[in-house]
Amino acid sequence: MEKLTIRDIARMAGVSTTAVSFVLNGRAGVSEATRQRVQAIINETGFTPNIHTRRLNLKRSFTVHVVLRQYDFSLFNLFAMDVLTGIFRESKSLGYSVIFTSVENEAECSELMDAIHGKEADGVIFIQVFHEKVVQLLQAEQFPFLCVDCHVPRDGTVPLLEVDYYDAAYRAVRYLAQKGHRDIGFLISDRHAQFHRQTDAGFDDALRDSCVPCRPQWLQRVIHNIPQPATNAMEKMLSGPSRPTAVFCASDTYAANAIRYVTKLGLRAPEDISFIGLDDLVISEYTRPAITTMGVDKVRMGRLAMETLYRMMNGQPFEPIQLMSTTLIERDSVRTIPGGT
Amino acid sequence: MEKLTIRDIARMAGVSTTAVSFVLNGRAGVSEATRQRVQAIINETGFTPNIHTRRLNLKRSFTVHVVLRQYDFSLFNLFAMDVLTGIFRESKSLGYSVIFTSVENEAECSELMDAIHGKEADGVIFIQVFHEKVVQLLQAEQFPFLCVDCHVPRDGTVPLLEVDYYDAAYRAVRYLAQKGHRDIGFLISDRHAQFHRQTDAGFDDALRDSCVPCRPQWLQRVIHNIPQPATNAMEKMLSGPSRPTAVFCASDTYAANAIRYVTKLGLRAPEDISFIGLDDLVISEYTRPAITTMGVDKVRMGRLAMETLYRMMNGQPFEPIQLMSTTLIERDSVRTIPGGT
DNA sequence: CTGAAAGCGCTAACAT
DNA sequence: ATGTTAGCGCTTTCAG
Repeated sequence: MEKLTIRDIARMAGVSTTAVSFVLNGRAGVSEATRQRVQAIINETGFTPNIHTRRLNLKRSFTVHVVLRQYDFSLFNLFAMDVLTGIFRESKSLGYSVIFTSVENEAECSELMDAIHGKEADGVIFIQVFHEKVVQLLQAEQFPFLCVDCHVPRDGTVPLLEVDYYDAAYRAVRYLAQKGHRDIGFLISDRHAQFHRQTDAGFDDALRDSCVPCRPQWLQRVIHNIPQPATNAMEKMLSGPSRPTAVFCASDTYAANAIRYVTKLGLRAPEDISFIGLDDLVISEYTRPAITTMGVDKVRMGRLAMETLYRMMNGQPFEPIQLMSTTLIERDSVRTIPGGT
Repeated sequence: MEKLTIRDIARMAGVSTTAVSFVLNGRAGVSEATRQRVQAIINETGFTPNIHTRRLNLKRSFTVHVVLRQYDFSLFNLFAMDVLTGIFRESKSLGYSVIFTSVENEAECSELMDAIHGKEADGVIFIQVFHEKVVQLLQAEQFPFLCVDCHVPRDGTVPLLEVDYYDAAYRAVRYLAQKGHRDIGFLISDRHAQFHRQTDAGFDDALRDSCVPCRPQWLQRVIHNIPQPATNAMEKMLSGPSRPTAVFCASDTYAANAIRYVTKLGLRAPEDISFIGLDDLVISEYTRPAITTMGVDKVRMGRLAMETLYRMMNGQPFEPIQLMSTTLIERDSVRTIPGGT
């Protein structure tokens, strides 16, 4: 049973290899009788065609690369994990394999490009990674790829799928305002600063529409290259003469760390400061208080990503810009200020 | 630049394809001059050999399958995530690709077997999944595989890498005893019941060595097929006439859920009940109280797994049974009982 | 040291 | 409907 080939099967069934190949691929061109006979032999012998030959011939690998951010501190992939689940499920039903990579440095970039040129995969999905040079190369070669939650410019140049940050920020802040908060802070990533216009705009517009003033000191950029990011930013936010009664965190990670930080300071959440997050990560229901957040269906996001890439890989039409909507998940980190609007 | 083949390179360099192949694979058999010339052309053209051909010829795919438990509720892969990171890093430096799968049902099992027969991978690592039938098939075919944290019997039949549960349980309970606890509960999985002897034994021995009595009602099996597992078990544990002052949780997940549950009940942790966990998951430092736990270096575990599988795949000697040791990570979920030992 | 040529296992024209 | 055969792109004997 070691090394059966299509030729062996053909011989055993008394037909040509073509016939076997057709049966294997469910193609027309063989009589029902032949098909049955061949299929029977295949089943009996447990024959499975060599996958590499198939890929070599078809010049397609039925595999996609998923590029992840190599994670520095563990929290960072809670989001990607769920997206991956979605990608994984969808890829399975689409008959694709998925293999992971990272592109942290030059070496890894060329490794990825080599893998692509070597035809290891037919497409690539970037999750939270945007590597300008790699993307340009891919574009130049017309190689199918999709950026998921990468904060790339929405100019239609790069196909992307991301959270509707504008809307999420807008609604989160409006929610805080509704709860009576008028002193609102904002914790956002320092990365991709130029691309955060969406979130920023949502925040600003919500403030304006709620007639709430904007205090620059309460807008803090979170530095990532340290353990427990957001701690620093929170410290700065609280260093002024007055402090916000609520803060919108562009990620639940920030919210979790911020909550931990202010708690350590002796402040109570949400009594002294309320927090609303974004993403709805696994940790969010385990913190105390549990984090109220704008949740995203990350698994669906993954499925959608894979489905979109599939379309690209198969020359079907696809939406170059797709936004995931969010849902408010009320937990315990936002208090209502009596007498509020 | 689309479809350069080794033949093109050979022509351009004025040599045979053999020479190019040798250069590509760094094999002896070409003069330094030729090597240089060929290499130059390769670099100029950016030629990358087709990966499938190589795999077809060598009859090896330089790929490994990683089988994960399809996760029902999100918490369950916090452990696997870190292990994956390790596998991923090690595989990269070993020149292997890794592709993911699951074997939840019959269909998926045969998909995996087909992939293996089709030579998609040279080995497989199971993480927290033990599928008897699949394992038997693999064994019958002498196909390299390794079980990571699968709770398989340690009879040497199946190569495994897991946490040293006996030691972890033993030390956790001893620690509780040292802290003055004499009423100790135990939360353990209901899955793989027959394989939990290690943990059970560690628990029992520690109890005995600490001269602490064992109360059956405080030993609860955690059911998994519900959201927030451990809640149920905790409820049962507290339903008796007296309750433990501390409980050892066979997973931080249980600890997190148990803490949340008792907190909701109005009990305080660790004042009323202390908890010590196992694994040191991401959530563990975000719960309140943060969970004191027996930590495992999961990333290293992943690297070790990949390295071991590599040895198996390449006919090198390997340890069939490997245990990861744990480290006590003291956080805030265990209190000291005054007057204790 | 180098090149011709025979595969690796399968797909798909092209005949029959 | 079925069989023949020429590749797919590379590795690897085996002569030269």
